[in-house]
Amino acid sequence: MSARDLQERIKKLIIDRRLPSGAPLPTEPELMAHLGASRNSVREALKGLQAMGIVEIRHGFGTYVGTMSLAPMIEGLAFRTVAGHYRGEDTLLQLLQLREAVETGLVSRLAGRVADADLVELDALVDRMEEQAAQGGDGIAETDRAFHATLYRGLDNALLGEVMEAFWDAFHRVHTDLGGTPQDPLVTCRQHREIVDAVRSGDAIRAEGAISEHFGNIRARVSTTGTQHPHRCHNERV
Amino acid sequence: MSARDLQERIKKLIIDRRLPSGAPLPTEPELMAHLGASRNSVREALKGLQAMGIVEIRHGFGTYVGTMSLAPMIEGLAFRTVAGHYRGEDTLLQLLQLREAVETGLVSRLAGRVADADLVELDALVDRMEEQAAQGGDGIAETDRAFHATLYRGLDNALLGEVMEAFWDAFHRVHTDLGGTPQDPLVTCRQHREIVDAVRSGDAIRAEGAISEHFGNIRARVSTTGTQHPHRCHNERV
DNA sequence: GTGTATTTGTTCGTATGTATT
DNA sequence: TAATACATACGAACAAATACA
Repeated sequence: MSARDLQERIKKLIIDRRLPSGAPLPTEPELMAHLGASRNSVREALKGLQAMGIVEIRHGFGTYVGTMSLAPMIEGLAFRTVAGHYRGEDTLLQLLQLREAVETGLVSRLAGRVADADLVELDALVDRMEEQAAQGGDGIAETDRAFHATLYRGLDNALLGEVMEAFWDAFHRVHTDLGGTPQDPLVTCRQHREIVDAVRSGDAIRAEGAISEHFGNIRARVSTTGTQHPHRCHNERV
Repeated sequence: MSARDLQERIKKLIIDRRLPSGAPLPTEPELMAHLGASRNSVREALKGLQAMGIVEIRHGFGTYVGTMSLAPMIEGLAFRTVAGHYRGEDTLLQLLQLREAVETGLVSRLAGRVADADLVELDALVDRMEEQAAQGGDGIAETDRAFHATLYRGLDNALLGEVMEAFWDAFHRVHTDLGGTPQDPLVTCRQHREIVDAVRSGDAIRAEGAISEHFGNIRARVSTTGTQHPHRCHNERV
């Protein structure tokens, strides 16, 4: 029995039994019996499914249905970007342009349609960002991530939100691992404030412009990154 | 040595040696020596990397750096959508809305900026689509895929194009595997023709409307899918 | 805290299938 | 056809982590 077929049969098992995220999978001996394969083959199949986020393996505890998060997609995107970067391709810039193209389109649909509760949360996030900027910019990245996540929550599509977060994560990880120059915190704060105000005003054109300016700022930093060499592996942990 | 560390070290090996896609990786015995791990551990690590598209394993031939395509992302998205569907979630609709939100934003940026060569190719694709519609609709899906791919080629971002194709593939596979009702070929042709004309005219609003109407048509078919049961596994081969 | 059972992690040895020469 | 190199698969054993009595 080939490992590829085993993966398909395990996926089919999850579908057929309607197993939700976190539900326990049969143990390795049980899977061996059910699939008629050796333990090594079963384990290799599970390793592949684990890499795709379909199953989660806990040492000494058991195997469970994974959270189906987009973490593997981030992993793949990040590696693809780093590998291409070192081969002289502008992959990091492409990744940024992907985010910009998608976010400018989304924010115009979002203008004037964000719930009041989300708007005050966005205000609070920019406030916090300003505090962090005043104190050396520590933790400002996480606030930026929360800002974008909160912004696109208004589109009422969990999948869309996750995809946007995945793009953000992939870009951020590659950018930092490649030793990209951080942005000016004060400029970043001002641009995020403008995004909130633009969305609140309901002016789609203005909102698009705000996003565009924000990304233009980031792009300037990316272009100067050049072909630096990192001192560490491009990532170390999920 | 844990399997997770092994994966990171193999990725680091690819980065450090600047291995391009298709380049041969060290054989399993060489990796065993280089990483100081047993064959089984090396194999499990490679299986995980294979699932992420980072390496490609050819039976009896060798291991190579993968094409870094987004195929694993399609795999993950498709499974996540199918699994959620059977748990009563509207995941297929969410996936469609993701495509709609992103594509409407992109097409407005695209209006009036598509190269003439691409426009004539889009025309030809719709012509072909009409032929196929007249002959029972066979192969019309592949033409639709090519249409969207050609459309977003004008944005001059290979990554963006691949992501859009990945979303299309994931949706199409899930929709067919779930036994979704196919659309009326004639309506589909008319809507694609309108998209081309709208983009050619340079009217961003009209282009957005054309895309929106197209997706509205698909959405109507998705909503009626309900909770059907497939007769086969949700997929069978990459 | 200890001990035991369960489960996954790792290793070795061996045999088989596949592609190149 | 034969030889070689490689990935694939299986089985058995031990190690490590976790849970529970």
